Amino acid sequence: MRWRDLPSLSLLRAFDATARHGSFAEAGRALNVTHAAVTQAVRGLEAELGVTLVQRAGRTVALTEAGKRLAQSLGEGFGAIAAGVADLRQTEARRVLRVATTTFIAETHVLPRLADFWAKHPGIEVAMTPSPASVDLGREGFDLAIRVLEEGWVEPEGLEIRRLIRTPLLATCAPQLADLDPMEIPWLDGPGTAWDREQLRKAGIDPDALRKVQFGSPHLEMSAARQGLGAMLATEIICRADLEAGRLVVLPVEGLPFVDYVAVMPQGPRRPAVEAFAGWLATIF
Amino acid sequence: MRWRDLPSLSLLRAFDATARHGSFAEAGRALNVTHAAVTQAVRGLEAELGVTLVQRAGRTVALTEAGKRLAQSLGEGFGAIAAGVADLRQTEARRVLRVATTTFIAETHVLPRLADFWAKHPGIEVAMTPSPASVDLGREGFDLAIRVLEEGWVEPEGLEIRRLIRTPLLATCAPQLADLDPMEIPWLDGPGTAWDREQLRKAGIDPDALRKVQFGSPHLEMSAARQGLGAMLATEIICRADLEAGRLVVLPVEGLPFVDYVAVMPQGPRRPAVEAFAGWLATIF
DNA sequence: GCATGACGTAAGCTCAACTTTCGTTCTGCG
DNA sequence: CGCAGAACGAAAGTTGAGCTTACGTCATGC
Repeated sequence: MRWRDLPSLSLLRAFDATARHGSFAEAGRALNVTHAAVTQAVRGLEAELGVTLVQRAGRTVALTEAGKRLAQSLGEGFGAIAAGVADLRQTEARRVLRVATTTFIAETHVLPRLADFWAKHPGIEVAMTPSPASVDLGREGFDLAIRVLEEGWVEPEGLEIRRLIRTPLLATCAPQLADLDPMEIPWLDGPGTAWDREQLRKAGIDPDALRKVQFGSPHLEMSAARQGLGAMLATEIICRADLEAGRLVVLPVEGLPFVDYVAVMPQGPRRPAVEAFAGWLATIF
Repeated sequence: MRWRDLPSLSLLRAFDATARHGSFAEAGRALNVTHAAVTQAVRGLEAELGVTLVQRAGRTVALTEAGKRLAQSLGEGFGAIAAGVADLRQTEARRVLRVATTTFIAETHVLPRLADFWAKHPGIEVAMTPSPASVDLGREGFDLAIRVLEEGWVEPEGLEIRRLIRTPLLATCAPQLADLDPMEIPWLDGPGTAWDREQLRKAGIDPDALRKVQFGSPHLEMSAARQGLGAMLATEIICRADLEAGRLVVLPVEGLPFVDYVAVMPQGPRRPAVEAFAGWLATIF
């Protein structure tokens, strides 16, 4: 490809539009420029090629033979380009939005409100996928992940992180358990155990000395806590409703950190659907 | 064609070049810009489309799936455009250069030097066509005409006229005739008679009172003048060699005008071959 | 370990491409 | 006919896309 001896593409585009519409003024309208811009461009192209492409007869224009032949090629060329771009845009727009979430927040906060998102952004298909570990977003094909990060996190290379809300981590249990000696209270063991234990240890409680009950799902764990089966660590935002309703109370454990709910996205170009979802996420907390 | 929602063509071009060459730096070289310009353009395109097109892995780049698909379309599109332009350029370049000339100057000045033009501009085919009348250049398909205009001419609408040389019109004959009573000298009648007569009349000579001999070709007429068959009107530049060699002398006719040899070209775009010929013409006088 | 040649980023410049403005010409209509 | 409407034409003025420049970083090869 000899790019160097192609005329300026905008001149070619102006001529193509002129050929398609048969008038400078109409071409200008199609290109969203004034008629003067089109005339100048076409004259410039003619000068560069050394060929008259357009016969100006009064207030009407007609292509010369050379003009017709060029217009043919340009039509095909620009057509292929436009088709390629349109196709790419279509495919990208239609691709489902893949969201990786912590099970916790997804179940309590996002899923119940998804209908609202669909109402606001019809046509965007969302696939929520619980993904416990910190997966490589790009490699796994996720557009966005909802995560919980301990305050003080730094944005790693290649990722953009937007804080959704900051909330304290609480030790909580059903009211009937709250009066017991803390060491007597059984602790519920949900997913993310290692980190939870670390937090307890930091707060001065030996997790290994506690009685523990394991649960696989955050929903189950919460439910168990409400029913007085044991205490658990949870963010304030998750158990707020239960606290306000008196179904859960806060245990006086000192030294538990604040955590941030964040949206994690791969850095770089972002299609509108992703941006829309990220923006919507920020509104629901 | 929805021009309005097509990304900037230069961004697309930059990406196409990147795809073809597999490197920003190489693409830059092909486009005759710096690598920075290419990176910026590709990033801009990615941002506009909301799609990652190029995977940057250290100092090497590879297209993503989306990138490959777009590159395919762009390759076809730009290919068609480049082919169309190249084809037009070829056809125009190869088209013979059609020159309309006055027989006079063509035979004495241009034809003898045409070999020099071919040497300097190989590959340009020249068709010299004697055309006595002032034809419509554009309509007849002539690229250029060589004409003689009386001084004081003005450039008509739609034509560009370049003066090649200004030269006096002379009445000339063989030496042996010069001593005769001017009214005794027979006048040779070449082409372009009407204008010649008009000049004689203006100079105070009644052309109808003269003895006239008709010749069809300027070559023949010159030859006849040299052999003493009669006098003729000729520009100085045409008979200069004969004057210097003493084969012809100037008759003392007053009031003959100066004339300009000019190159006449249709206004507007001009292919290089025409420009080259016009430029060369100016050098041979 | 140093030269080379990729790519990345940011700041600033420049000119191509555009708008604006005013003219002209052609057509259709009351 | 005279006037409005809609083309194209030309030229001067404006602006931002698309560069260059300048400086980093990182990988490769000698």
